[in-house]
Amino acid sequence: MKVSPEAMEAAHLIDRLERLARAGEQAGGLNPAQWEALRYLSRANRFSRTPAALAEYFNSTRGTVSRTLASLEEKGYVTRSASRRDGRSIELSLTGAGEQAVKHDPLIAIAKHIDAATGGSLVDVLQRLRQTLRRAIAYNGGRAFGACYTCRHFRAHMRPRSATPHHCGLLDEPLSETDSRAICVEQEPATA
Amino acid sequence: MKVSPEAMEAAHLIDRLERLARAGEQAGGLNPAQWEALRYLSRANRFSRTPAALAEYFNSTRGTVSRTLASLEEKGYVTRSASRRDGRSIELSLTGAGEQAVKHDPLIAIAKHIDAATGGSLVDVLQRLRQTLRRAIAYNGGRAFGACYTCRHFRAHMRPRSATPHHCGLLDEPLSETDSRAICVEQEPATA
DNA sequence: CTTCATGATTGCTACTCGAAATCAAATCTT
DNA sequence: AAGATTTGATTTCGAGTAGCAATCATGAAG
Repeated sequence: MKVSPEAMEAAHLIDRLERLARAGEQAGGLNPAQWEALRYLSRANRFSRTPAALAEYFNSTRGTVSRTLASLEEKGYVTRSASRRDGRSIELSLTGAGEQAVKHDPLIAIAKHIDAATGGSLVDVLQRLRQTLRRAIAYNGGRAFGACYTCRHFRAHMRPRSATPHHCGLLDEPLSETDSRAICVEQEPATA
Repeated sequence: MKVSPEAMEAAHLIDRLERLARAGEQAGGLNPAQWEALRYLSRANRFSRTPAALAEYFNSTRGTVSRTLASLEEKGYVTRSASRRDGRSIELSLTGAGEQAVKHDPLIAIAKHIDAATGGSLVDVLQRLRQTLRRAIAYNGGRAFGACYTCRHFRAHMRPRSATPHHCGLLDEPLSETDSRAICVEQEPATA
């Protein structure tokens, strides 16, 4: 199977872009893995903020993730608390400092460059990147980690007027509006 | 300064894509840094295949690069030889095994996914990625490392019919056709 | 010819990752 | 219900890496 030179160049460019991003990640005393964990935690719903989910998300091992989290906790960005739903499980949350740190995510610098370089019309680029990522993940046997509301277990508007109007059919849990937009380990595309 | 959600998503996608690529890079017993070095060496012209250039290319330190190269040499992918032009300098080359290894670059897998996901029309995506990278590099105070023939020191067709028809005005060195397409540390865009 | 800049390497230290072992809780089997 | 298996999290350990600083050699500049 052959690869087009264009695709190869794109892969190279992505690679280099990422390397630059990493260079910026030294800031704040956090390393790349720690930044990624922080990023993930800020965007994942409460069912997905566990060490195991984290490990699966950026296919690493639980041991490694555990140490990364220990660092983040030590730095005061993350707290761990026992899960009520599963006695073995740990729920992770960002502290105030953690939320604050995410606002200074070095990835934002890259995003700014993207904005500046493209002048707005990004829809098609995004479309392709998403497609590519989806394929790459599928190929590697990973899970998509999509947004909650796109999941086949998502039941919208079960409790109108409530603070948690939606519902997860898999976990049987009420969901707030914010929850429904977060990414979730359990997510399975509605169009199975 | 604000960032568009689209750009932010694109940055995220790139980040995740890269992480997947890294997962594949475990293969062959090479780590990401070593793959990048191999990649660079396979695409750089002979003036640019030095430890210093490498360090600048993926902004690292010379010490680190020196160690990476030691690993690669030990594994039989790279050889070092003294430069004739500068007694302090080392010229790096890929061995046969090195050339072979580059053919199995895990980045190729990503490129395939890009191909599969986009069905060919990549010009505009490429355009934007290039722009973005250029800006990001400039912002970080780095150098472009562009292709030789796009350089303002490039003198085309000085020796017609020769094996090295072109010429570098900066280093005052003859250049083959292949040289002219390689990336170069010294490259400065013609449109200064 | 002395001084300074540049290229490469090597100690050294700190850190990071991944594999395997361990322990606890949940789930499955029968 | 009891035992076996799976799953979640952590710890320990070893290999490898990165970055800093020091060192040494060569080249360039005054």
